Amino acid sequence: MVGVHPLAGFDKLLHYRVPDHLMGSVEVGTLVRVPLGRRQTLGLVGTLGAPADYPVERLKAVLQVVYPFPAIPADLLALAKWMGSYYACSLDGVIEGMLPAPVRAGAAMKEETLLVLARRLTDEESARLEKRAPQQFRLYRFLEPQLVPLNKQRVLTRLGLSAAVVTALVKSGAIRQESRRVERVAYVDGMDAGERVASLAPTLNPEQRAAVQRLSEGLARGAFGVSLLHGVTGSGKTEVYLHAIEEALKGGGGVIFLVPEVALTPQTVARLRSRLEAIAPDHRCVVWHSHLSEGERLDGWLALAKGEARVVVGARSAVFAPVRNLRLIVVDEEHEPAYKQDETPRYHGRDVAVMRAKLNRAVCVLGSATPSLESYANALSGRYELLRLTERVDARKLPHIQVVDMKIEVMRQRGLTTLSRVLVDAMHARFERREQTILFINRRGYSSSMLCTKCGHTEECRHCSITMTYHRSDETIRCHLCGDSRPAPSRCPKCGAPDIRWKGLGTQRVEESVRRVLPKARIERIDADTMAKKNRFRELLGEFRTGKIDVLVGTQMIGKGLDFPNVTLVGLVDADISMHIPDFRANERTFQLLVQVAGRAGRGDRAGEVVVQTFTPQSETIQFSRHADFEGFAESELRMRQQFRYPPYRHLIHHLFRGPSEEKLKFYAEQWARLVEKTFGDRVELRGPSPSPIERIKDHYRWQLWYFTASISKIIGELSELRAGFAWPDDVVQVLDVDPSNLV
DNA sequence: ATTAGCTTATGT
DNA sequence: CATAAGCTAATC
Repeated sequence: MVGVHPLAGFDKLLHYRVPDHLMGSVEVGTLVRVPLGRRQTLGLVGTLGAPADYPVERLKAVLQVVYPFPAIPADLLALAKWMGSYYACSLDGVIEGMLPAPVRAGAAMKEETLLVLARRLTDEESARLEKRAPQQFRLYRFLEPQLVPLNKQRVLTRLGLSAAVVTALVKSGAIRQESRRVERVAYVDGMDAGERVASLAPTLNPEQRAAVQRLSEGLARGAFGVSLLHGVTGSGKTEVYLHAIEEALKGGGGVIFLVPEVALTPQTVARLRSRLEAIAPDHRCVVWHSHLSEGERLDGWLALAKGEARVVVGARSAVFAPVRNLRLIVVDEEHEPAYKQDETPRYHGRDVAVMRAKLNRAVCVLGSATPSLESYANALSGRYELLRLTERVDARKLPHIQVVDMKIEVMRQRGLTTLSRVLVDAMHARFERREQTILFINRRGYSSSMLCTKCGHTEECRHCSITMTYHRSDETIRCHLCGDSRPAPSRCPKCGAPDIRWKGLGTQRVEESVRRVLPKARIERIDADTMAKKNRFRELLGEFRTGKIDVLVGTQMIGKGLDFPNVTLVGLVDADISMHIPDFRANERTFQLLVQVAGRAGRGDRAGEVVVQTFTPQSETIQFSRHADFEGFAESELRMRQQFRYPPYRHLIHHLFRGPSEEKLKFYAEQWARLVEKTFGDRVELRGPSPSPIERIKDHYRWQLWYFTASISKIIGELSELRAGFAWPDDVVQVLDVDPSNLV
C-alpha cells in the first residue's frame, strides 16, 4: 500500500493498493497512474504503508508504474513541500512544475524490443527446426551470425515474418528478447569531435585558488553551506566553478549549474560541456533550457534520473533536475531577475537552489559581480561565506564619485532643480574638451511616489508599510500591495512643506534642462518614446559612438552592455527614484546598472567622473516589499476565471474568502470585490465567514507581507566600492528574513 | 480539478 | 412535480 499525491488539482494524500506484479518497482517518488473517481490521473508516491484512517479493503489499485525509478526523489519531494508553503502554492502545482512536459503528459519511456541469439543450436536441432518450423528456422539463421541485438520490428518486416514466430522461438529457448530505451540523437553540435584539447584548466591566480580551496573543504565536509562568490566580470569565476565541479564529481557527487536563460547560447553551452565532459569523461553533461525539443528534454531528464548523467547545466527550472547524490549547486549571476518565475508556481531559482542544497547537505555557490541585496546581506551577516575575486583583467582606473544632496541644492538655487551645480560644471568641462556625457534617469513611466523635496519623507501604506504610489489622474495615493487608497496630501505630513507632490523628472524634462545649460551642445534622448521608431535606437547609438552627440539622456536602455570610450562623465539624476518603487528589485536592477555604467566611464588612463544626485538622506532606510504582486495575482486569477467561463463572480468571492473572520482577510476580500466590480461590472456581495478555512489565501498574504529594508547608502556604497577597491561599508543593508533556508 | 449528490429556486 | 441553478463535499 502506498500514499499517492494525485496530480489532479487538489492537495491530498490518497492511498492505493499495489498489485503483485508492480510490487518491487514502487518506492517514494515513483510516478504512477491511479484511478480517481471515474477518471485516471498521474500521481506521485509520497509514502509507503497503510492509510491511517481509511479502510484498507476499500482501496483501489495502482494502475501502472510510469517509470521504474523515482521521478521526484525524496529530496525533491521535500523541496516541493517546502515550496508549497514558502510560495503559497499547491503541492501538486509544484510537482507538476518539477516534471518536464513530456513526462507530465505521461509519456512512458520509448523502448524498442531487440532480438538476440540465446543459444546456438546443434546441427541436429537446426535440421529438425528447418523441417518442422521453416519460418522459425529462417529467423534463427538470420540471427545466428549477428554480433549485436537487432530491432525486432525491423527484422520481422525484413523477413516477412509475424510476431508469433518470435514467440515460438523464444519459448524453445533459441533466442531472447531484450528491451532497450531508444536513444535520441539529442546533441548534434559536433562537440564530440576534437576540442577536448582546449579543456586543460588554465592556472589559477591566488584568489581563485583560495576560493576553490574553501569550496573543496566545504565539499569534503559534506555539510550544507552557501558561498557568495563576488568577483568582477573577467575575474575568472567560471574557472572557480569548474574546479569545484571537478571536486564534487571526483567524490561521486552530482552537480547542478544554473545560469540565466540568456546566457545559454550555443557557444557557451558547448564550451562548458566540453570542459565538464573532460572533467568527468564517463558521464554525460545534460543541458537544460527552453529551446530543447520534448524528446531532448525527456532524454536529459531520464539520463539524470537514472544516474547516467551527473551534471546538468541549465536555466531556472534545472534546479529541479533529478540529479542523484547532489553535492554542489552553482548559481551564476545570482542577481539576475531571470531566476524569478513569474507564473504559478512562483519561485526564485536561486532561493530554491539554496534550499535544495540545504536539504541535500550540499554546497551552494552564488556567483555575481553585482550581488543581490539579500545575498550580500546574508554574506555580511555570516550566513553565507563571502569569497572575493578582486583582480580585474582590464586594469581600468576606477571613477571618481561625488554624491550631491539635492535638498541643499534646492535651497541654494531657490526652487526645484533638475541638475546640480556640480553636475552642470562637470558637463561644461566635458563639452569644452569635446568629451561625452551620459545622464541616466531611472524613471518608471506610469506613476511615482509622494516625496517631500524638503525632508525626503515618503508616504507609506498603513497596512503594508510600503511606499505608496501617486496617481495623478484622480489625485490619490495608492498602495500597490493591498490596493488601499486615500487622497494625496498637498503638504508634507511630516514637515509641512507645501511642495510634496513629485513632479516626475522624466527624461524630457532633463533634456530641457540640459539644453538650457548647454545651448550649443548636441543632445539626444533615449527612452521608450524614442524607441517607438524602430531603427532610431541603433541610429542614435551609432551617432553617439562617432561623436556626433555630446550628451545622451536616457533610461535603463543606455546601460545595456554598451561601451563608449569617449564618455568621461556619468550623471545619475535622482538616483533614489527607484528606492520608492514598492518592489525592491526594481531598485536593485537600477543600481546594478548604475555600477556598470559608472564602471566603464573614463578615457585611457584617466578615470571617469560620476555625479550621483539624491534627495534621500544617506542615513535613511526605506522599506521594500518582498513581492508586491497582489494586484498581479488577483488579475491573473480573474482573467483565468473569465476565460473558462466560471460561475458568477459573487460565488468566487464567497469561495475564496470564507473562513474564520479575520480583519485582514475581510479587507482583502473587499479590495478584491472592488476589482471584480470594476473589471466585470458585476455586482459583488460579500458574505460572512463560513466554517471551512482556506489556508492557501492566508498563506499567500503571509508570503507577501515580508519586508526588506535597505538604505540609500547601498547605492553610494556600491559606487564607492568601485573606487575603494571593493571595500564595502559594513552597515549598508539590514535584511529581515531573506535567507530561505531559515524558513523551513 | 472534477464530479456526484444535495438543497434551493423557478416554473408548470 | 420537474428542471435548473447554487452549493458542498469527496476523490483512496
